[in-house]
Amino acid sequence: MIKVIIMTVSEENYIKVIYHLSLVSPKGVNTNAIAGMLDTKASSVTDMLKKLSEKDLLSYQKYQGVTLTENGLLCAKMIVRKHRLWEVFLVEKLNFSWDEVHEIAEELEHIRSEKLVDKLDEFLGFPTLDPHGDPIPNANGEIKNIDKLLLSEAIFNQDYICVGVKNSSVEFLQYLDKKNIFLGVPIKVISSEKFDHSFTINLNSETISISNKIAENLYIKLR
Amino acid sequence: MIKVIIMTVSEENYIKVIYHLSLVSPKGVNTNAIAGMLDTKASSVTDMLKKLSEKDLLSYQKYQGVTLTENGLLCAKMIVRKHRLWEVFLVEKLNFSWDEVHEIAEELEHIRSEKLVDKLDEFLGFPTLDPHGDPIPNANGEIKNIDKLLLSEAIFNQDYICVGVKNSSVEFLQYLDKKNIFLGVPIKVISSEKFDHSFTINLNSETISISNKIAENLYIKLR
DNA sequence: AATAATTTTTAGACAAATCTAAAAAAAAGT
DNA sequence: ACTTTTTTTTAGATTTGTCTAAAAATTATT
Repeated sequence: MIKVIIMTVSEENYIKVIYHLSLVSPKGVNTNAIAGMLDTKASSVTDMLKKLSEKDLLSYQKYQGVTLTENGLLCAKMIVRKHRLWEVFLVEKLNFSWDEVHEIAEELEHIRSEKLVDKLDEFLGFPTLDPHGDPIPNANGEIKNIDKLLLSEAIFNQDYICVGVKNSSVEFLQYLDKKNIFLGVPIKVISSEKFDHSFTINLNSETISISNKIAENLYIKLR
Repeated sequence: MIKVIIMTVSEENYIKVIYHLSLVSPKGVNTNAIAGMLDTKASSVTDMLKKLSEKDLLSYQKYQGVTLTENGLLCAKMIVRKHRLWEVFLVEKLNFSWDEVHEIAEELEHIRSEKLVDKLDEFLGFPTLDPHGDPIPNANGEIKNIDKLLLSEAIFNQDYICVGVKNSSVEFLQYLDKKNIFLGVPIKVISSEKFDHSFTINLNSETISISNKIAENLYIKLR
């Protein structure tokens, strides 16, 4: 029996971070990794893991790392759903830029009303992607994943379009704005540099050079 | 020098409640009154008053009751502004009914971003009244008060319209829905009963009887 | 004005979420 | 296999916001 459990803001933040980390390391998430993401100490994490384990949101065995239970996974997805729907609202309705919305959505994601989320979803026209190209779980927690790849993995001279960012930091998003890179922009990778693994790409009509770090944080798909 | 101070959710709730109580008792708000509104104990209130006094949000002298400082008043108005703007959003954009929005706005009012509030304000068309007829402070904290009176104070056979509710409880609002009483509805008071101080009123075309308690919680104005 | 009732404050305790410092376990290096 | 290093946990302290119970101040009543 799955049920959505009442959580504190702090508990929700732990569950959310564990969810994101578990997408990268599905075998189990480390205490230190969680501490790093939440900017807290490993000892605090251990305490919280015990509590969340009690609530059957994750399975925890000393020294083993944690995985979310079915309950925990659903809770995590509902938080992510709220976060991303609010981001869409902020960009589409309030005209925020894509680099401003993450921080505000970090607060809005903790508003409790389920009815609010579903009405917001409807108001926004049931969007499936947030302003950074990340998928929005539906009311049942189902996520429609699009097949995308990193720009660093692209085949030369193929026609792609930009569909997302791996990193949503203000700095990265503002860099992209400056270079006229946005979701939906056509991209063709021309060549890469042996020395520093930087790339020369064709953007719309202009040709620019981007570092390897940029290329490893931009998602594209064939068009 | 006025400045908006960083507050916890709990501190904001105290400031907000003190603000509302101070509108009724401007000479000073009692500890017990605050405790009653926040559903907490007088001793907890005393502790918090000391803290808020330290932060220069209110002036507090033992046993004397409290009043908000200029800082505190501005903070209170900003919280009320957020609360009422979100209520407008919920009713106008998400189609919530007026009895559902208070509880959700109690959470939304604590979202910190000033830019968010101002953009929301703009998105809503700079409304001056919330769904219950209460005035919305503008970005400077200024409040445009309309002159209204309680239905219980009405002159018989004058033409009024309903402009607000004094009590925004779910029960009262749902009662009003049931009786087809809403903001903007024309009202004429026909008579009142000596025995129980109930009123016979003309609503649009129908004639109904309402209790004294209802009459003392409905605001009207001449039309 | 003295006493009673009420209100408010103080003192000490508690739960949640965090911290530091030290101990224990696991992983890595030789 | 045995150190060394890293990771994780435990133990105990701290902060925030709350509580109960008792003391102090104020207000109301006779």
